[in-house]
Amino acid sequence: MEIGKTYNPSEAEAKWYPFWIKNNFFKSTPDHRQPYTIVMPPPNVTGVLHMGHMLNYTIQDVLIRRARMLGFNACWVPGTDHASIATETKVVALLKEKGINKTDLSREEFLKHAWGWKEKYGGIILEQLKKLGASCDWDRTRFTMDEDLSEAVIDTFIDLYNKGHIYRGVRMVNWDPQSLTAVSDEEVIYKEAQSKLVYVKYQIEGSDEFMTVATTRPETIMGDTAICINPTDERYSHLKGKQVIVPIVNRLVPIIFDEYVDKEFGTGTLKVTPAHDINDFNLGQKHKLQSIDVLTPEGKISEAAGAYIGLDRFACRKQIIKDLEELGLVSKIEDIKNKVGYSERTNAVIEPRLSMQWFLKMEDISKPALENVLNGEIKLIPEKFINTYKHWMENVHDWCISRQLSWGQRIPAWYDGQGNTVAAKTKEEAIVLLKSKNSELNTENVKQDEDVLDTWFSSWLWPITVFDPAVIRNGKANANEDLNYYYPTNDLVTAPEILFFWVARMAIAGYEWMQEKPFRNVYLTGIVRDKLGRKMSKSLGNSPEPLDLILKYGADGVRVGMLLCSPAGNDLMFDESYCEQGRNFANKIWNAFRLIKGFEVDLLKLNDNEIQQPNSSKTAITWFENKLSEQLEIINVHYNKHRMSDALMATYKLVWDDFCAWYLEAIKPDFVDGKSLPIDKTTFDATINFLESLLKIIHPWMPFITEEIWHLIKNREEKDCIIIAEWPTIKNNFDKKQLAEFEISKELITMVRNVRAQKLLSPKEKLDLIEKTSDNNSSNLNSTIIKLANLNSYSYSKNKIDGAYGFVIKNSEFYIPLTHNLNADDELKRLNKELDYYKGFLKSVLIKLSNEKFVSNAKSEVISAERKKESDTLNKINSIEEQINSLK
RNA sequence: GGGAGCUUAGCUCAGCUGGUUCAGAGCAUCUGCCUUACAAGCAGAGGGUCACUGGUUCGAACCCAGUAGUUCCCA
Repeated sequence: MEIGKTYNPSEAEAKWYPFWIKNNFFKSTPDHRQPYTIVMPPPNVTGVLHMGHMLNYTIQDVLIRRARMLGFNACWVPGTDHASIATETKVVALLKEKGINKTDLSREEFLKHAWGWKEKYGGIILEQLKKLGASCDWDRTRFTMDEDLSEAVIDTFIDLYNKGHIYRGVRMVNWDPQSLTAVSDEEVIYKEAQSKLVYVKYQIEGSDEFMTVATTRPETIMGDTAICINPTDERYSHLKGKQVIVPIVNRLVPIIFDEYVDKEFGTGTLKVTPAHDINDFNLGQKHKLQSIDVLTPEGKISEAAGAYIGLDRFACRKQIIKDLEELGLVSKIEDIKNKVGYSERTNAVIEPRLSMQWFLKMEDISKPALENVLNGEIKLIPEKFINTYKHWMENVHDWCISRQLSWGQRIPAWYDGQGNTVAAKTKEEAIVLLKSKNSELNTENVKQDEDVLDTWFSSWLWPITVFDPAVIRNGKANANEDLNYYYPTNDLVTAPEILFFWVARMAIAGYEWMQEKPFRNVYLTGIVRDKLGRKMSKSLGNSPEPLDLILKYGADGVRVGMLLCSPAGNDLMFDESYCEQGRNFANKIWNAFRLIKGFEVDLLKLNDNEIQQPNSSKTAITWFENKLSEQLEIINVHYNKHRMSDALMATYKLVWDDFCAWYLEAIKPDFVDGKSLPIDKTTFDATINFLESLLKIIHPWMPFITEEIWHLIKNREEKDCIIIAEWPTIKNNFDKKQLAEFEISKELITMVRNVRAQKLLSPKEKLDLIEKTSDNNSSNLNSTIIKLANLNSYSYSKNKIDGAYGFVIKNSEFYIPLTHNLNADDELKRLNKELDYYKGFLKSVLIKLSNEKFVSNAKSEVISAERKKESDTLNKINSIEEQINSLK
């Protein structure tokens, strides 16, 4: 069989993914095994795969694949969320293109369009995930607006309402004038903006005196209902009890005094517009001020303003400055930098606005979610996020859960038109409930709330309802088999950006309805940035197209590339060269396989005892057995501590350095007369075993190439696939002493190669190596050294060898006789340099040892280590001095 | 304005309880190799005032304080 010189990823990817699906390897149903569960953070249904997803889902796939190999019943649940604002914005835009206005449609008609959009375009991202190799149980795919999941959302609202956790009230909300909905605090992005601070003069009533107020929002002047001054500000103390005239509208408003005002900012006076600023709103509440809403939901000036009616808020700002200037009421205009809030979804400038909204009281309900993170029941990885989490949870605000949209679960609150409200699933149930509150109920007046619930109010149930949507109403005691088996889930992998949006709220929901955490570990990944440290985004155009990367480097290469540079919780500076490294690694594995596959195993000769297993191979096999156990132990520890990139790097080095560079070179048959000699069967079988073990260890990172090679090694049964192969086990009590001895041999071999490089000798030229020793302590490592250092002989001598290249490793002296290229002056120089180094080192050791406080305070192991350093270094210095003398 | 984190080789990062031969990887760099699995490779080498200043300690990259730069979160 001809095997290509380079690995072809796309072929393997096209072959194995459908094969895995066909064999149901991703499927999970409850059984006797222990479960290992991950619920996928549901991507936005409008989303397309970006680098952040790639990172996230690769990590999840690595975890789930390894768990599967460890014998767990691994279940990875995929799905999408309905992303109310994002989706609605998309659908509205699409309708607009067709000349349809959302306002002309009934709720039902609009939803029909939205569902149509979802069926057609939604969930592209899940298809893209398959290209990455994601081994989710696709049969379990969920959508937050699936009928049963939606019903669960309604159940939770009713439950919380009846428990008294939900209330409705007028509050200052972040209003998005573009999507015409309130958004939560977390969905507002504050950006630095260049603004104008306008100094406006307000006349004091009954005098010619003016006071100057600085504002960045002159368009809200019509909504002013007071001017506020710090009571300690002496400049204005004479104004107590006075009123001022609001320009443009000529309304009289009082001057009030409150510590809140910053004396240093602007002129130390503040115009109070309770309807349009959260702080002013609080002031207004405190001082019982009137509140005049001068803006419409669309961000235009309202009738209530009494001027500029219908003008856009930004146009009005320009116009009013001009008008005030003409009236001579502007004393100056300053350029300042301030923070302006933008909607995360529409990028419109957020307008603080008073409106009637539904809120969830967070204080009580969030307590267990805080406690159980602090006490370690839920682990955040890395731990530094516990601080952030704690801070947020201790200062948690009530959650505004209503959204003025159609796409989402409609709030199950019903009104009787006479001030009574109930929460119920259907109108019929609502009527029954309302009747008990209002005996004269006119059923015609019973109306349901028009708003829908925040999307996070769906996804906070995700780890529960993907398994059992009915549990909220049935109660935990009646949970179905799936939920009992899979809940709580094991690992949640997500971005720190949604630690509060989502992670904290899932924890809250978990304790509220399951009295149990929703996940054991939360692994927080970083943000994918470009080389310059900028967040990757479509708008900046600095993000590579993930699927193009997969085409270019292979899914395995990209997976490795992503994880090579991804420490937990830290942002990663992504660069395509990491994918290149991943691709190169795939190729390395491929070629190791090619070499092994190309070995000729001559069974006949083995039976005739003509091919003995060389000593060097025997030694190498023992060594690699030990090495594999040693490294596997390390890799397992890395996994258990969620150190993904360390686990990957350890795997990388085990394969590339230990297996390819040392083991394979050690067992590779000699090449004679342009032909490779056959390999003995014992060595060959051991090598195949090693290869299989390594492939298993590589598999979670690189599922495709490992499955491909697994099947190229030999013909296998249909179900004999690496994806469900058993994770290798560690050999008990592997020989650490042999590993250490081999390390010394490696050092020796490197030294010989180094001599070759220094003296410009061909690697083909065989050398002789003589160890100075009094006893002939030949070990079975010698044959390996002879082979890998390309020696004629490895011999022993009681005396030093004159005129040979000499060096010291540990406490042994070695000589390589060189017929030419040996210059005594050069050698002296080299040896003297080494001598200086060791003398300096000895000095530092001696200083330590002569320090009485060190000797009396340090632990005995530390002192004996220093003593050993001393004697070892003395020996070394002796050897080097001897060599120097022999050269003189 | 308040809070949290980060700063170790050119780049990206390890460094876990303060203590093994004067701080480790990977990539990149340099030198020599078209050696027969792999030039997407092989062999070898160089590269560091652990941000700065002070303190604690016999001993500090690690603990403490301050300074600077930087990132994030909250207002």
